[in-house]
Amino acid sequence: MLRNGEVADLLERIALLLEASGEEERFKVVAYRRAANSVRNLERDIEEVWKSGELTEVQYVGEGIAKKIDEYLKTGKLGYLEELERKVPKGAPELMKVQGIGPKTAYKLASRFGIRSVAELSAALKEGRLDDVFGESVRASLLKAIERLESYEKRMLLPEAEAHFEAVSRYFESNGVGVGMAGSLRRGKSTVGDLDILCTDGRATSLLARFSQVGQVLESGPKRTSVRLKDGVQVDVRVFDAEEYGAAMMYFTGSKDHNIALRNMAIEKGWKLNEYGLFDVKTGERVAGRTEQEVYAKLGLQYIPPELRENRGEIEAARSGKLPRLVRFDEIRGDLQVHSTWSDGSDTLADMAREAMEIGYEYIAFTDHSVSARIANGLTEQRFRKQWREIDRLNDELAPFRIIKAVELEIGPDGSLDYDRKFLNEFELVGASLHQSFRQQPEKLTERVVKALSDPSVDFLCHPTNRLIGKREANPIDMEKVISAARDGGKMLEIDGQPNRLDMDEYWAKRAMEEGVPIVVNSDAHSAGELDNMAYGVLVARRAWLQARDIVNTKSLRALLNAVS
DNA sequence: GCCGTTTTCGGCCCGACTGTTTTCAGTCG
Repeated sequence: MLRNGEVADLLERIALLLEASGEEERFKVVAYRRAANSVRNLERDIEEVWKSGELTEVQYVGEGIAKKIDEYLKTGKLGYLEELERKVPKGAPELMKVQGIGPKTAYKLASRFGIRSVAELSAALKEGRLDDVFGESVRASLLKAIERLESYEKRMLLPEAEAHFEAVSRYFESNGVGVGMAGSLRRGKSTVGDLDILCTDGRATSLLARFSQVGQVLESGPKRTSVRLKDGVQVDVRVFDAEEYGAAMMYFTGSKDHNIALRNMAIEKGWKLNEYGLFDVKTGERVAGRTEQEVYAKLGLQYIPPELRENRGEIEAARSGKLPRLVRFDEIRGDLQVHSTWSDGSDTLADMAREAMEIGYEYIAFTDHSVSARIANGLTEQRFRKQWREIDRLNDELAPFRIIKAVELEIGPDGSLDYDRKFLNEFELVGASLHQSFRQQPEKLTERVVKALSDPSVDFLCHPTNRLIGKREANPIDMEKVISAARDGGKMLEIDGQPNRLDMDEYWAKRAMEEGVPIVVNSDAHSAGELDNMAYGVLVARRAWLQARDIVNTKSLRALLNAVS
């Protein structure tokens, strides 16, 4: 699957350039975007599809696009793209990153005024060179948009997005207005761009504009208000009637691709679906709209949980009644990667265990770091034995709650592991981790991980790709190979619930599940409060279509210990 | 450029908001 994303990016780039080319190519742009999406979400490896001559069988890939993919995969180049790069005024695609500048304006600025970058646009605006093009208010809002681009280009992690939603929603509630959350936060995406809030109370739009945390009101009408909070987060609130609310929720929860697919389904049935409801085209009569359940049911679909709404097969599954019963947080019976003061955690074994009991878990595994993780205060064999005595005492005290003796074991630069075999076998659970020497060649990295997974004492691989969202890309390891190695060796792969890791991501978690690899979802907590990170891990699992049966730590203690012994 | 129970042409999701618009184009989501 490695090159699906690459081909999708290629098609996406063509779409962007066509858009900025100044020609009326609107639907061609749409066609390339759809094809890009389709390739990105393809279950099969695009190279395999290509080799078997079946490119045009991919949805939205016809003769024209198939030829271009063929040329690219054969030669590594694409003449059409190069030609576009030459033809399109330099800078036009970049200018479109500025909110308020679309293809038309970008083309005009680049071709007529020779503006080639956002920086040049900023200068031109400040020097008054564009006073004839834009009115004063547009110039001001463009300058603000540019400023934002420079400082707030990043998306929020889930806890930050949740905190913002809670603050806004508390403000509304204190004014007697109840609101609902939509958008990618409701879908549980790992990063969130802005907040979409829905409401049935007409006061909401003007209320939001008066919220003390608002830095700038972007637009405000009776049905919709958009603001930028002081720290840069955009919040949109929209008002609907109660009978429209379900359709509006669906519309603004998205994803866009999911919605478009639903709309097309509606059209086939002689209906029209928009944010106000599902309507009969002939009579104009409302068929559904008050609740999401009602709309999905009318379309002949099972209710689709927000986490699945990405147009990645959920609609077909819902049509045939085959949606997975997604794992729920309350099905998780324990946490199998947490740290204590014995290594780099900030809370004691006892405090962590009591918090876990409070959550309702039946067990917890302390995976303090192994000895070569020196900056994380990794434990020697001697210190582990001391820790185990404390664990034994706590297990007596807290029974039937059970603390599992575990370790987060360093994978050395050559794939070697800490400790001798005899000692490793004494752990009840071993998670192996890569924390160093990331700069190795991809083959070498993969080999290290595969070697560790072939060790009989290792039970699972922690945060398999080592990404740090917004900071560090995923390691270039061959995840297909890692998944095969896990499957063949009977090992588990982890979804680490730390909000800046969420690793593996939903894509690889789904692949692993499809290959029959058991998944473990953990908080990777370094304090009692961080045990709550489990919820983020569960969101990833849900977005990966996982059910309780796919996840090891939904098992009872006995079944779990059997599975890892 | 893609697609087809509307099938080789003529569609392609569609509504809210803004600006300097006097009837609609551009942008966004």
